[in-house]
Parts: sequence; structure tokens; C-alpha cells
Amino acid sequence: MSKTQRYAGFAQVHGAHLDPADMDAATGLVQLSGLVQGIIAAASERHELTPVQAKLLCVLLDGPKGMAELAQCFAVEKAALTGLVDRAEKRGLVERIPVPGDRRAVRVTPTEHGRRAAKAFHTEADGSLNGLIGHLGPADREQFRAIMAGIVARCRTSPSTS
Amino acid sequence: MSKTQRYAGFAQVHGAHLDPADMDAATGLVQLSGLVQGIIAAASERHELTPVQAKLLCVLLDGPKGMAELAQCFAVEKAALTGLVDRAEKRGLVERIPVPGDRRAVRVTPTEHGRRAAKAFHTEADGSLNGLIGHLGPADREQFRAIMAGIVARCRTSPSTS
DNA sequence: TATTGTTATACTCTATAACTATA
DNA sequence: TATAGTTATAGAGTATAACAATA
Repeated sequence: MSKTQRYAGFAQVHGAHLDPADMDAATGLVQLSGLVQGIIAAASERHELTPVQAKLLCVLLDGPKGMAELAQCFAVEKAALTGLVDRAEKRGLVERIPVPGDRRAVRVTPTEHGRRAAKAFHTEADGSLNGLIGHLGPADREQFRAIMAGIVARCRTSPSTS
Repeated sequence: MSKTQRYAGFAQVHGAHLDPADMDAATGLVQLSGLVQGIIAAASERHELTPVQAKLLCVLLDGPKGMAELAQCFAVEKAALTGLVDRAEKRGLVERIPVPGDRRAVRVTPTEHGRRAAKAFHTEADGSLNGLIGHLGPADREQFRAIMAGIVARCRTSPSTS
């Protein structure tokens, strides 16, 4: 591995070119993660969403959720959700619906506009992500997919770091 | 694929469990990227760095850089670098060194403390990332590495999305 | 005139701590 | 008392626009 770019390459730096044969697995993971985040950022922006708003809306496509529930989904403090939902509400992406029978609680629900934006974002990001692996043959692609799925599943059972 | 968690799973949500055989490639990429970012965040935090500061220091380990050069590395506006370097300087991680012969320019240089923190961060993150694929056999690991390296290299030649 | 870097302003995201209202 | 959610405050990161100093 080229010593001069060892750290910079690891850190997912724009313009740090490495020979593919020369890139170790950790560097590959960092670089690949950067590409994925870039795709998500670009797809969000094209639909006038922030990445966090896109994520929020994708979660809400599976059904309305309370603030505390969302905070747990996102692994952030519930106080952070207030601002997040405030901004999304101001943009007409979501609504706070009161819960009958519990006057403390609300259900955060996507508006029709929010739903459309979320689906468009999802379609576009999904396409770009699949494009990332579009050059692979079917066998490679399936093995790559299976290895990724295995890594993720394994981390759910022993979430040592995340 | 389980329809009820299609979007939430895609969005890398804490607690959205999917059967590995049921996870498509795009979802795997998003989830894997989330794990990588989590590892970087955790390793940064353990050395009292923000992820961006860790990245900045890793870049600077390869040599001092000017503000404009760093802005290009990070793909952000140079105005953002001012605050970034201000905060890193306030924490004693970097210094602005004047450039002899050009009184406009500075070289951002890591302090000894910054260098140590960067190396410790790098070692730890590298270890955690390798742990992510530690369960794979040598053949799988090498193929996974090679596929990742190929994806990254391919995106550098045609950076369609990032 | 072009380049280097900063300042001013605004927005998003997040954390902590303290708080209100309801259960 | 416990739970649901908000407010207040602070800090990090980023963008845009305008600016200063130097080349």
C-alpha cells in the first residue's frame, strides 16, 4: 500500500486515488460508505430533502410513529426529534396528529407531499445504489449482497461498536 | 422481502431487523454504511475527536495542507474550513503555520497531540472495521475486499453521483 | 485580476438539562 | 411517580455572500 496516502485514503478523501489491488478492506469499507452517503445526499437534495428528513419520511412510510418511538429508531435523544419534526412540519412534509385517549402523545404522520417525496427519493437512491454494483456479474453481485447481509445481521446480534 | 420494513430498512434504522436472505443489495449498502459510520463515530469519540476532526487529522498525517487544498479534499466550501480549523486549533489539535513568501497563505499542521490522537483513532477504527469482516473466511474476505475496491475505483473514473 | 483566507449570517442536526402536562 | 413531549442553551458542520490582503 502506498504509504503516503494510507491515512487520507482511509478517511474517505476526495481525490485520494488508490490502486484497487492496493486498497485494504478497512479502507474499502470507509470509501464505500462515503459513496453510499454521497448517493443518499444527492438523492435527498434532488427532492429538496435533507438526508435526515429523507430517513424520517422513509421510516414514516411504514406507519405513523410517536416522538419517543422515532427517537429510539434514530438512536437520538427525544429532544432532537422536536426540532427535526418542527422543520419537517414547517416544510409540509409531516404532521403531528393528536392521539385520542392520551393528550400527551402525538403520532407523526407524513403528508401526501411527504409521502411522494419519500417514495421518489427512495426510488432514486435505490437506483443509484444498484448502479454502484451494476458492473458486477450475477454471481459476484449475489455473493456481495449475501456477505453484506451477513455482516449486518451479525452486528445486530452483537452490536459491539455501533 | 418483508414489505412492512422495506423503507425503514433501507433508511438504516435502529431496530429494523431483516432476514439476511431477504435483504437486497441497496439495503445492504445502506445498512453497512451505517455500521461503518457508527464505528468511525465511536472511535472518534473515544479519542475526544469529532468524526470530521478525525478525518481532518488523518488527512494532515500525510502532510500539512493549505485551506483551499483541504476544502477540495473535503469537497466543502473553503469558508467551512475556517470554522473547522478554528475549532481544531482551539482544542490543540492543529496549528496554522504561515507560509514564507506568501503572506496570504497558511499551512495547517497537526500538533503532536493531534498526531497522536489521529494515529490512535486510526488504529482503533481500523481494528473495528476489520472486526466487521472477521467472521469471513480468507477467500470470502479477499473477494469482498476486491469487489469493494473495484466499486470505489470505478466511481473515481465516472463519479456519477457522489 | 486572480488567489488565499476570513467574516457575517443562516440553517440543520445533535446533546444536556430543566420543564410542562398528562397518565 | 412515570411517561410524552417541549423549551432553552450550546456546539458542530455546512452554505452563501461579501470582504480583506496579497500575488
